[in-house]
Amino acid sequence: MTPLRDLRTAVEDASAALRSDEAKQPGALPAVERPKRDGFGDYSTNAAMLLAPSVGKPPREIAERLGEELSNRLGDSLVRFEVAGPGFLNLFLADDWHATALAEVLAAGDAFGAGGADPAERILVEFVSANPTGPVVAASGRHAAFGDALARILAHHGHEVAREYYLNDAGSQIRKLGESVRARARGEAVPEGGYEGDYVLDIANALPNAAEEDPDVLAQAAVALMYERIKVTLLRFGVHFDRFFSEKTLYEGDPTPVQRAYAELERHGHVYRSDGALWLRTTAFGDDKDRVLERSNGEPTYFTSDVAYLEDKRERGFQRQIDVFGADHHGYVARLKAAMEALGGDPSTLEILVMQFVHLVERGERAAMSKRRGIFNTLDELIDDIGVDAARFFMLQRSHDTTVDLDLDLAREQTNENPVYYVQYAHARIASVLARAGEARVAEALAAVAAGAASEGTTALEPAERALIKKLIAFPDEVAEAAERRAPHRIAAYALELAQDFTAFYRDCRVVGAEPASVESFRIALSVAAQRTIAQALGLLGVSAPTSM
RNA sequence: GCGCCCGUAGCUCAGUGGAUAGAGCGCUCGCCUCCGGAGCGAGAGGUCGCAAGUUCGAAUCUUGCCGGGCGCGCCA
Repeated sequence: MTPLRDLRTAVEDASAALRSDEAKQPGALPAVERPKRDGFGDYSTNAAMLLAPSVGKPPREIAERLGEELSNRLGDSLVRFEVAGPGFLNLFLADDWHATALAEVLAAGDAFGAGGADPAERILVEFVSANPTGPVVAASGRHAAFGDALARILAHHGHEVAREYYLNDAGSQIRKLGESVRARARGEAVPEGGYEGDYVLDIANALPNAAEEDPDVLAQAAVALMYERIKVTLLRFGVHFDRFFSEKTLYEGDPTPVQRAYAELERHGHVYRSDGALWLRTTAFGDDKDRVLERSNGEPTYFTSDVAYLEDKRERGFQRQIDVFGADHHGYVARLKAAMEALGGDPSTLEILVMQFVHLVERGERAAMSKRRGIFNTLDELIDDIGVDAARFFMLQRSHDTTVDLDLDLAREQTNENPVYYVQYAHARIASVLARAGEARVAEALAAVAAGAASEGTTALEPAERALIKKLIAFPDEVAEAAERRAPHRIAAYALELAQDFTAFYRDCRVVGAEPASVESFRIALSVAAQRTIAQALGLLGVSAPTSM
């Protein structure tokens, strides 16, 4: 339980008590949130307005009674309440309530904000999955940062999460890579639709006999090289995968995973032959046309692999699959969800998050990109340029479904212009303050606050202290929202707000040297809580929290 | 043509039914006897693309337009 959830429960109970008097329908759950203006109290609720239709009285009248009901339940914690506007109930909470809230934050430690998932699920997050036909491009960095942060957030929320990279190491693009390598080894132009980047020549030089070797053999060797390079880049970016799932293995074994998927589809009666090809009737599940599984020449399609991979993940017992796709693949959503249903699965357990593009902008101009033409910025180059922390933070600041212009000039700045440095600076500054107080004094302060001693001081809390505490206790809700809505950018926004609230507190409230000692203790403890929570928020984004900069 | 995503401050973007729509950057003005100035404060800046509808209440939900991105293959 958290202070905020206790408050929310009290509001719900009080609402229910009013409702049972005169009506029974349980309406929408009332919202308990921080109002926009300080004058509207510490928290406010719209419960009375939601209650109005079923109770049949004016919202303001209901709010008045709700306030009285809450007063009884919360006792001294509720200093006063006000009915405002169309029927909002504004709550003004005591300093003691805030002090208790801080103690609870500190008591939670690393588990603060954790474990809210209900029900907890086994979730597989598949992301990046860029073809191993070249280095990881900067744009894939957005997928990497997003998928990894989402996995971290889901795990903190209480889910069991696995990260997977689907490695396209079979198929015609791979063959093209092999042909391109051989061509470069021979000093010839790459074939139509081949890969032209300089890295292809590097591969050719790294492989003996590249000029004479069979393209398919070259392709596998090239993929192996690229695969290693991709792994190194991603690790450097702070992204670890539990598994790189090889597409090739879908065609290996007896029966092969592809054959098992076919069998499952046939068992449900959704495949048929036409024009010499094998089709899946995806139109039965909302797709706009049926899809070919096996071409008339006997070759499988890209879709076939996807379906088999889908089935394989189901067989491995994941209750939910989250796939992070690029915007250029959004056309696959309908057919994959249809395939899930055709396999006998629940399409709602397959979530496909479509990432919009990220453009790198320098001096106001977008950089052009094309992997095949060899025109791109690699993720490694981006990291060299702006650093892992800035790259991740900038890519995570925005919702996945909006295209983003990443301003390199801004990201490069190691100044106040750059939000990630602002947040990290707040963390480092707290470390400095706490170091000044000394380890023993910090331990003493934490003990005092845990025991409730610091809260018994007669000194009223400063507005900045109250604001910072309220920001801190919002963290569990932020994690829950970020997890449930698959929205890491909310954590980025939260981290920035928390850093701002700490900075305001630091400006207004002397920490080390504050008197009496109970106030100093309280502020030291508050600083510790802020530091830990900033570190937690940054940790969920995979951004470091330095103690000095 | 059809489908998906987006249209909010000069720029990049938050805000999935509530009160006077926010942040960062940029711009203007101000602040270094002070625990980290890599900082802080104040200010200017908006027909939330347009138009109807739903309701006590709409940036948010519905529909239709307009503008931008992407996709629509027995390619991957």
